[in-house]
Amino acid sequence: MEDAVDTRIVAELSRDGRATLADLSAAVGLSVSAVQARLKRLEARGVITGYRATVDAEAVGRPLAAFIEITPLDPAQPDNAPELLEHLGAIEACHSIAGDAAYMLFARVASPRALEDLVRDIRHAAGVRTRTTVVLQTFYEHRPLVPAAGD
Amino acid sequence: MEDAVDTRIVAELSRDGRATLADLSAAVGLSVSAVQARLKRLEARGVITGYRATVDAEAVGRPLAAFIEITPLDPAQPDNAPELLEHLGAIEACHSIAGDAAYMLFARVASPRALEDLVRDIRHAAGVRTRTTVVLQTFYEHRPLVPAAGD
DNA sequence: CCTGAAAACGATTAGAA
DNA sequence: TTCTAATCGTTTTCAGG
Repeated sequence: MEDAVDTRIVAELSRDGRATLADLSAAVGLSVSAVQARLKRLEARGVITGYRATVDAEAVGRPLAAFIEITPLDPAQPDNAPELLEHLGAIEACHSIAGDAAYMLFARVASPRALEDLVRDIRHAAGVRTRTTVVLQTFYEHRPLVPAAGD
Repeated sequence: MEDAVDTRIVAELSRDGRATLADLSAAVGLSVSAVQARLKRLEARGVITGYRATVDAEAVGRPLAAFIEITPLDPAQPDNAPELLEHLGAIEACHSIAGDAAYMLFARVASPRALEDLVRDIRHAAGVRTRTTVVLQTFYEHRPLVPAAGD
């Protein structure tokens, strides 16, 4: 990110991923083609890596979220849990972490029963023990990395 | 979500939030205006809640991520930690959770030093103790809630 | 709820500063 | 890197099944 204009463009697109070049042009005070050139550079440099619709988890039948920490049962085995778990679509995120456990997963499922099944699948697929923390309520998530102008 | 066509539209837009109506039309085999009508309904019903550019955290100077569990020091005090912490831009997500701690936060910062400062800010702002788990590596995150067609 | 076509709007490209 | 202006593609709207 080169300057404040780029920052502004990224902030706008973080808020509204379908903002038009005309919208961005108005927001930053440059011509449409100048904005377009900057946007292409931001994408080419990997600052902006893509665009996503955000989907309501309840509306698509996955109202229950949980953090699942996992620890290999046998520390001698090859540890490729992320690969071994990739096919489980309920898992939204997988990070390796410092501390007690080896990985932190974040998952969304349809029901407590589906969570039970998922945890069992994880244990079998990756040869790990698990520690599950159920999410009761989500206050906010996916807040923009780059704050909007009036912040 | 009414049927398989809506599901397909949501899946496409989860993958590519800037897909045009023509793209979606080709993917689902309906006319552009039929797709547009369905998309408007999906947005109106709150199935699709918005669109976001995805931004590379390292490219914008926030390479270090951490989970921070927080617990109120005084269980008698009013517990509005999410509000009290909302102004801290480094915090990307805030969930209330079952289990030992009251909330799970996810944050992104520039450096270990910035993480130390953040944790101190959290303690002061919300009157809580914290338990921080540093992320060593992120294998995947924000995986689509609705799987693409060829899955 | 769908299609198809016309009009309005946005994106892209070329040429010049 | 920026701008303007012409061209091309996309979205919107509407008449009709």
